[in-house]
Amino acid sequence: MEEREDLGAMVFRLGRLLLAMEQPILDRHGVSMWAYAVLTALRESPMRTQAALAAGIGADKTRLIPVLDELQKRGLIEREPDPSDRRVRLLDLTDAGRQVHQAIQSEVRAGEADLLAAFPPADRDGFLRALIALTKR
Amino acid sequence: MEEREDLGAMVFRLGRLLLAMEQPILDRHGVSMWAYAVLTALRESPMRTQAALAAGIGADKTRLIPVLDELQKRGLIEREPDPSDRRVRLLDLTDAGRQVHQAIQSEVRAGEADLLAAFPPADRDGFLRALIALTKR
DNA sequence: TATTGTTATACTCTATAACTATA
DNA sequence: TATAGTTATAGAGTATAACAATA
Repeated sequence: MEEREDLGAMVFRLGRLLLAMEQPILDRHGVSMWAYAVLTALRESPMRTQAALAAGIGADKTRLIPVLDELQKRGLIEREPDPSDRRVRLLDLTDAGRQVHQAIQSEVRAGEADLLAAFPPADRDGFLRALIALTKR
Repeated sequence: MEEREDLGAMVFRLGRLLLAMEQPILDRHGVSMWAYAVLTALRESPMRTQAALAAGIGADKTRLIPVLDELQKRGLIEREPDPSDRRVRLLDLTDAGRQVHQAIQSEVRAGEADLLAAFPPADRDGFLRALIALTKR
């Protein structure tokens, strides 16, 4: 345990590994990683502004716009001006969007399960508990 | 445990957290993240080619060159043509390089310890064991 | 001809600043 | 004047391709 790499180096490599696992799934569904992040955030709950959505997923609001354009064009999200303040855009998933998110996520979870399958349950649980706690907003 | 985020999302956020923790340390020593990765790799063992070093740390060989230029200029690495094959550059740390790496790493490890301090030892060990296993090359 | 390192170039991603429309 | 969203622009980071030196 004392000869381990820095946490940062390991987390960075694990990120790349996970991305390589997820990319083919996303490609199959024609959805970028940011688009998937948007679908995931909106599945939790609708959003009242694009800025809040951007902040929630750690993206710049300007780079979300082409993503939202595409998702809207494909009918995966609703995005309409709030009648009570027409500057803001109310965002929500459509049924089709919910369906696409569900399809992607179940494949992603299966891939994750494969990666974690080899570990003793205690290590796996500790890993997930620590990861969840470290990334609590 | 069932309502958790995707692994990728959590690992991505943890990566940003760790980067934010490390950046001030690196800045204080005037070393970029890639430069620190180079120092770390060379501390394990000297390298016979720049291409091997690049592959080892998951970087493109072309983007390593300015990093190596800078490290050499600062006297932190040795980089000389192999007399037996003058195409290749033999790479190694200088004493000064070893010293800088050691200083940075000890600060980074202290920061990591802070982040992990709150967890029960069992979770912390499981976390590290799983992380090490997942990133074994 | 193949390989190592280097340089030049182009491409992607991201952030900054300027603009519009509403309030 | 202030805010949400959009567009235009520039900057950083990265990869691709061409080049020089050596084998």
